[in-house]
Parts: sequence; structure tokens; C-alpha cells
Amino acid sequence: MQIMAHPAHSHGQHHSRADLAAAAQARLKSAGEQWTPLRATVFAALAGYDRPVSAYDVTDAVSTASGRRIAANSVYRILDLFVANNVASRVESANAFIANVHPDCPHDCIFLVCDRCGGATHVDDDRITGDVRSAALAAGFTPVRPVIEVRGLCAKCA
Amino acid sequence: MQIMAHPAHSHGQHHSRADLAAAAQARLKSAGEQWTPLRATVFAALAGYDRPVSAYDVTDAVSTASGRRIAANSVYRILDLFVANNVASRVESANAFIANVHPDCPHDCIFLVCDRCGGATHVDDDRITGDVRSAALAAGFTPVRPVIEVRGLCAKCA
DNA sequence: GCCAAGGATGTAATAATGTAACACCAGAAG
DNA sequence: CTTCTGGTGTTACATTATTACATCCTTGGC
Repeated sequence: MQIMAHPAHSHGQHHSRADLAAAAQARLKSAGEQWTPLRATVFAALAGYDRPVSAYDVTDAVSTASGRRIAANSVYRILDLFVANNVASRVESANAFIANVHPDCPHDCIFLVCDRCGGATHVDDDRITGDVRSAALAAGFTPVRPVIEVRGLCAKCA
Repeated sequence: MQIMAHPAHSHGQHHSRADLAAAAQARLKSAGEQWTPLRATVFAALAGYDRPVSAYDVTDAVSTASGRRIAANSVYRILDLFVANNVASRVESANAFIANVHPDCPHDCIFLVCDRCGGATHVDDDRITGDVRSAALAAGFTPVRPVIEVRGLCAKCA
């Protein structure tokens, strides 16, 4: 499963894995947050997957990469920070996290998650997400954080 | 938080708490599933809340109601059955369940969930859910099960 | 009535996910 | 040098979810 942009929408670049970390770092720094070695390691681990992964998977990867055991709650803290700063997203229906391919743009994302292979396709469609936001605002909610996901089978697994 | 219909959409009735159980029972029966005493108790417990509740909350309520300890996995089995038969919905972003107010119609639901009070408002908007479905189908997914929720603060808690 | 078959539930254990409280440490500010 | 703050470590725990298997209870066939 690869990450793909919605064809009808144009926004800041999707970053290669290499400079995605740089973009994430820039994003955090501009938000007044630090880019520590552990955060860099967590981000690298997360970006090393092309599908949503559990915080515990990330914890294992980070532990391996750093040669010592990192506690899950440290990883949670950092993942939460990433999500709050648009550098990663939480996939609610999978209790999992995925690196954000365009940390520069504050899009609401739509994730298509395959029930079979666990892969996720990333769709940006501001009209749909805008409609969802509008519906929530119309119902008196504010602020709103849309969670739009679709479970199903991807083309390869169908 | 009460459950409310989208004003622009008309469908089969919303049931009062009393006959909601009857509608759920009819729905299960017509799907070839049994309506056992335990299932009835689980449904009553679930319908007794006006907000999404965890499977463990339901388990406690069911245990109290039946005067003996019911195991969580029994409740999970039944909740899963309910969800599969449109008699209840799972609110993914809250790891919680809520009774479906219109088991008769196979709508995709949009849930607005308050981060403060935990209440959920139920919106039906077939245009939005249809657009989400279409986007997923266009990306090669099939079948698709939309998960559309919005986290935020409801009017009362804002 | 009896028996087999399947569905529903019980029991037990455990896995997976998420959080809280507090200690410790390092760097910046004064 | 001291103090303050943010980050991380450590430990313990809470919550959510599943697996494997046993038991029981209906239902339908004989």
C-alpha cells in the first residue's frame, strides 16, 4: 500500500522518506518544540513503515534502533506530540499511527485501511472533509477534529 | 447529548427506548439470529445509555441486571453481533458502543463525540457518507465500511 | 423419547493498548 | 551557582480485546 495524493488536490510536496524527517523537524521546531535524538528515532521508526503501526511496534523498533529498552509511555508521549503537530496521524479504527507525508499542510486526512494487509491509503479531499466539518459545526460542535476512515479491502487484497 | 436525526434526511422511525428493543429483536430475527435473554439484557443495558459506552461498562450493567457476573468476552461477542446486524454501532475513536436508533435503515452514521462530556450526536447525511464511499471505491477499495466521526466539544461543553 | 449437531454461553487465561505518578537529568535563564 | 523547565526514565497500573476450550441448551431427525 502506498501513500497517494488525491489527484484533484494540489498542496505542498510529498516528501521522500529521506527529507520527510527534515520536514517533520522543521515543523516541530517552528512550533517551538524540540527535535531530540529520541524524537528523531521515533520519527524514523514510524516513517520506516508504509502502513499504520501500533505504538508498541514503534516502541520495539525504537528499542532495537537505540540498543536499549525504551518504555512504551515515552513513545506514546512523543507520538501524541507528533499528532498534535501534524507530523503523524492516529488511525483510530486501527489504534495505530502513521507518519504524515505532508506535515506542511494542515489537511484533514481520509485513511482507507485494508482489513487484510493492514495497509493504508491516504486520500486528501477537502470538499468531503469540509462537509464533515460543516455538519459538525452546524450541530453546535466546536472545535472539530474529523476522523474519517474507511475499512475494507484494498485492490490487491480484494 | 441526545441522538438526533439530520433534518434534511427522512427515514424509518427513530424508536422510543421502549420499542427500540423490539425493533432490534425483529432485526436480528430477520437475519436468522436468535434473540436470547442475554442478548436482550445486553441490548437493554446498551440502550439504557444515551452515549457511547465501553464494553466493560456494558458488562458491569449486564452483570448487575442479571445478578451474576457476566464475562467481558460474552458481552463482546454479543456487541459484535449487534454491530454486524446494524443494531448497534461501534464508535472507533472512543473504543465504545452505542445502540442504533434506527436499526431498520442501513445508514452509514456520522458520530459527533464530545471530548468533555462523552456524549455523542448522531448525524445522518447520505451525501457525505456516499462521497466517502465513492472516494474509497475510486481508490480500489471494496467492500467499504466508512468510519466517520468528529471529535470536539458539543454546544453545552464548549 | 433419544440422540446428534450446532449455536450460545461460561471459564480461564492472556494479549494488546493506554495512562498516571513521580524520580532524575540536562540545558537555559537569572 | 542556582533555579526552573522540559524531556525522559521507571514503575506500576488501568483499560480494552482476544483466544482456546468446556459446557449447556435447543432443535431437528430418527
